[in-house]
Amino acid sequence: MTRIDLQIAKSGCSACPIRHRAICATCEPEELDRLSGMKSYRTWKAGETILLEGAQLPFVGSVVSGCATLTRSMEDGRIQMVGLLLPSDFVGRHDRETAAYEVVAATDVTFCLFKRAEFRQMLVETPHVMERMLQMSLDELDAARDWMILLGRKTAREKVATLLANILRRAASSGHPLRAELPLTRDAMASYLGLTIETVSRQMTALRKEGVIEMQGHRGITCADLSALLTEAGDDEDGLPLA
Amino acid sequence: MTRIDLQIAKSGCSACPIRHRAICATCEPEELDRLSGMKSYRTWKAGETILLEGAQLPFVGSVVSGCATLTRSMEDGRIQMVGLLLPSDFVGRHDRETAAYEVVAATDVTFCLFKRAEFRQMLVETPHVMERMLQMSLDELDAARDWMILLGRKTAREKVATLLANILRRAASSGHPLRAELPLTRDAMASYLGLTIETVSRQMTALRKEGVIEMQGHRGITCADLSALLTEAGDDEDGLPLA
DNA sequence: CGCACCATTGACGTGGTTCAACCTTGGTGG
DNA sequence: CCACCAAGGTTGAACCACGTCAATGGTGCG
Repeated sequence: MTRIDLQIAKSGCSACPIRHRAICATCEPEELDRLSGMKSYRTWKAGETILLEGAQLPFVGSVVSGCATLTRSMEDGRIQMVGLLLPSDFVGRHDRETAAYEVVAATDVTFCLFKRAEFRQMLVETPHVMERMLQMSLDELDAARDWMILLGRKTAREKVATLLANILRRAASSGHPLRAELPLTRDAMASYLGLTIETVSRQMTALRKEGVIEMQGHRGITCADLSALLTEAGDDEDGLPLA
Repeated sequence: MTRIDLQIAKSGCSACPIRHRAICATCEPEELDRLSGMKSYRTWKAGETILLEGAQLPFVGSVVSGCATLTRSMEDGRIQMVGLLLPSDFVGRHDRETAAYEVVAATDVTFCLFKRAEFRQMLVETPHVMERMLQMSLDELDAARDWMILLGRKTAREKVATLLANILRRAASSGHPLRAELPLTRDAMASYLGLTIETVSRQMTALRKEGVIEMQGHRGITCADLSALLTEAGDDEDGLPLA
């Protein structure tokens, strides 16, 4: 966060798209007012680095729209994504001075930011917000652990299918067949899955040629039969109750 | 937790070995009294299953001594460890009815348990404890994310070296050369690392034959030169300032 | 002593990486 | 308007790290 030019756009929170899912989800009106007074928005363009590993961390906040990635890297250049930030997800630790991960905008992305010290104070004074923060952290921990199964035990095909299924479930504005725009480049997908670009690409063409998915350009995917995709993903919970 | 026979050993918390690292680390005396009144101890033998995935979760608590593992498994039997519980680590979600992971005793292990509902109440009423809980959750999230790099990007040799180095750092009662007793079977190590037993075994013998470590039986390991081991681990932060 | 259980070792197959070439697509300027 | 270029994506061939399968070795307990 080298250049700090915050847009001070103090519209109320009530129209906020993440109002009911983010850190503020369970806030009482007066708590919301306080958060509202602290907040500021800032947008980054796709590809821009938001935070470097180890950088000073003056802000924490939530993704309002778009998508960003958390990554860690080894000295020899190997990179692993360790978090995928979608709208309502929270970034930053109130009790840490520096960022533990590199944060990069995957698409154009807008954050709702709070000064770290102010947010920390708020947290201590309003148990409501602290509880919500705890709940979200525990959910993220569960998500990280699910991800560990993928990284440790799944095959390349299962990994790719799992990612596509997750994106379809989260991003698809429903409808049959399910359709979504991938918020990630092949590079970012590989980083997410612990694979190389080439393997991701091969698995996607394989899934396409076998009719499990269809593609519109490099980013658009359609899936007529989600349970087929889930079977490929290895999470065989496709036992959708057939009404 | 099929059979519930709690030892009601209400010794005070002041002599507790995890008093200053566990959930109770930052408690004021009266908070500690309350926790003390709620707690009970229970011990499991190495190999016993403590909780099945999806089972009812009447208790939450901390590891007092010994070691337990958190694992998730796929329907076809593939298993991935997602958490390693050492003394002072916390298990269970106050806000969930069922266990998300299987918990197994790796060694004989003793827990300090609280009834989930009671603990939840305590959490809401004492921000101190909630804050500590949040801090511990965030630490675990960071640990899970470090683990993801290992699973996604490290080679078998690096994985094994990393695990051994971690155990040596945590368990070794210091002294040169560093020595520790592995709390995990080869099976559990493989599960932790996303490898097979055979690969773990081969890498350990390789490290031994190359003189990076020595072994006393299957469980005892000694390392004369930790920085050599860290080099093998790929976390090249061995730049120990040479005083 | 002998049986289980865990760990080691070996031979072999394969899924995923590596390296390299080629293709697509969208943007830019002549 | 189209030629060109850069960036991202795909495809192919060869290699190798790790998994698989199977046999052997060690160790502690009844």
